[in-house]
Amino acid sequence: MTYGKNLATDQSALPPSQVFAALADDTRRDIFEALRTGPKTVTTIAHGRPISRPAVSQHLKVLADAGLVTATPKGTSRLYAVDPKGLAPLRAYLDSVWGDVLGAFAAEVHKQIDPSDKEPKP
Amino acid sequence: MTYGKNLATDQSALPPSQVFAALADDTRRDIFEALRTGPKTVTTIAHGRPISRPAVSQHLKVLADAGLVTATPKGTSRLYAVDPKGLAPLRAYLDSVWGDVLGAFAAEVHKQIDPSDKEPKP
DNA sequence: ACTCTTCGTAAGCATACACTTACCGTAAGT
DNA sequence: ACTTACGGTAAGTGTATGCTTACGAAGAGT
Repeated sequence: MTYGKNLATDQSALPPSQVFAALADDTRRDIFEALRTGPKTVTTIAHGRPISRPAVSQHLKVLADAGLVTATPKGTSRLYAVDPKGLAPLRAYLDSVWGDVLGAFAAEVHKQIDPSDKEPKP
Repeated sequence: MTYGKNLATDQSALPPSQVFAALADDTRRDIFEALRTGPKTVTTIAHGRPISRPAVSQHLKVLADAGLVTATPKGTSRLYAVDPKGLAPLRAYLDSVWGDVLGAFAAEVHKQIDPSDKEPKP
């Protein structure tokens, strides 16, 4: 059972600076992970957490700006949920780096075995 | 058709806070990506970049502390290279989140079709 | 209309962070 | 030994950021 791939809208190429910055903060990633199991409201998230409700709102705004989270108004409440489409570019980016790194690593190993190879311009 | 078997986090363990923080900064991610094609020295990286050499050193230290980069002394120089092992936990983490999110998304869709389902405690 | 709940935003503040210049250790060449 | 090149670290500074309290806007129930 493979997830992703076509479900993920891989219009990647995005430089995910905002995504990384959004997930860099511990509290914010904690909030983000709290949404993994399903949508939640702001007050629900703030409940049981050592920060105030406005702080949660601000964190959710950052996550939303990064495309990691969506908000759907539900009466006077707003349901926040993780947006799979926001996670996809990050996965694509990591896969891209992964490929290059493995290639570079293999090239380095090969160079140690066969030093006749030249440096690709240092 | 049950989606989320172990919907509650498969103890993939690693909290990659340092990794995200390391890749959050634009300059630092630029440096990190410069190492994708192969190992480079500090001065090489600093060359052609708008920041000073010590700044590059500090960025490389952050990347190294995050486990994303390794340094191998080469004479009076030090060759920095991307560490594939540092990237792996990040991929694992994203895959874990990905699974939960898709499960939650599917559960949400299912709940809209069959509202007899209960909320998992908001 | 009034009230309550929910949430976003403004203002302010303390800390963290990215960058600079200056300095010191270390390996190689002469 | 002396010099040169490379690079890590200390000290200092301006800006970003995560948090708080206070206030305002908007839907739902009485």
